Amino acid sequence: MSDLLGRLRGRGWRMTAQRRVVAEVLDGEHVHLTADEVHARAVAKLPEISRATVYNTLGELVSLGEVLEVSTDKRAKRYDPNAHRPHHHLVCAQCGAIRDVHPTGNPLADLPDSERFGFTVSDVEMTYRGLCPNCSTA
Amino acid sequence: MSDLLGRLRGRGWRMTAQRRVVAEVLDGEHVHLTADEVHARAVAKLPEISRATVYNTLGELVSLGEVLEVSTDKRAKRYDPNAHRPHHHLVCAQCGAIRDVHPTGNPLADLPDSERFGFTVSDVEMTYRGLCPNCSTA
DNA sequence: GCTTGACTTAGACAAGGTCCATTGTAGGAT
DNA sequence: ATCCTACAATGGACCTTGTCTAAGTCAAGC
Ligand SMILES: [Mn+2]
Ligand SMILES: [Mn+2]
Ligand SMILES: [Zn+2]
Ligand SMILES: [Zn+2]
Repeated sequence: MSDLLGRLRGRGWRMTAQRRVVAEVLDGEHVHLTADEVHARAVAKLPEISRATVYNTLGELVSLGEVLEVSTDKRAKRYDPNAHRPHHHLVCAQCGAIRDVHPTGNPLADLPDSERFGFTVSDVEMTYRGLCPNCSTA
Repeated sequence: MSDLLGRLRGRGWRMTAQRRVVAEVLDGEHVHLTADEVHARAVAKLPEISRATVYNTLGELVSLGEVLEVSTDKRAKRYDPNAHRPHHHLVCAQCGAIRDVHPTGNPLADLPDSERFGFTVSDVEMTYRGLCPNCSTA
């Protein structure tokens, strides 16, 4: 994701220390942090960054399509930098661990016309649930 | 759902005006109300019912397996009385309308071992998104 | 009709998230 | 290099959703 900053600059995004830090925190695979987790990690790198700025920056990254909002639990939204490859999620029902997954098949084709109620269906979001290796041995 | 009350009484549930009203509000097909929507409709039938009682009653109905919690958006949880037939949801991205749907196929089988990361996968939840007839003509 | 433990209530509290007036600054203009 | 200003950051008030508690109420069994 190191060209994320370049891409953003190219779109006229004003570069600030705060935005750089938020983008850094979101770098990586299988990253699904809550806003407050992002804030905590950002504070470690830039102590004076505010909660409002983290929320603002996350919202902008989502609008720009660089980060996805994910709601695997009913608590806080999670922010996912893996926006370029469509994927679904596998969640541990006990500890909340989240992995990106890529099922085979075309779930859109599995929704018959009679089950579409006249909707124009454009997308489907799947959340697999189970126990992670750690939690299932316990 | 008229035998819901009977079933609950059979399980030793003390019957009160408040619980009866909440159960009545939740009767029907494609019903997915938030707690505060349930409260508003309950107040119309029983003006003195409190918010806390609605939350308590919904929580009990969920524990008893008579109502499901659904999180199709990132806002409030929704309560779904269609707990006896497994199903998924189709949501209008614009107005939020929700329909129950029954896709064909077995999505669990579509998750290869290599995409399970050692998890014991037991369940999958699908949310289809699109535009309802009303919103797509606009 | 009593009694009593379960139920209900109002309101305080908490977490997640938004909004706003003020202050600060990135980056183009000179 | 300095100035300007539109855009960004800040802290704190505020909102929404949901939980908790102490005190009052009542369904249901005797
Ligand atoms: Mn992801
Ligand atoms: Mn449903
Ligand atoms: Zn786990
Ligand atoms: Zn609609």
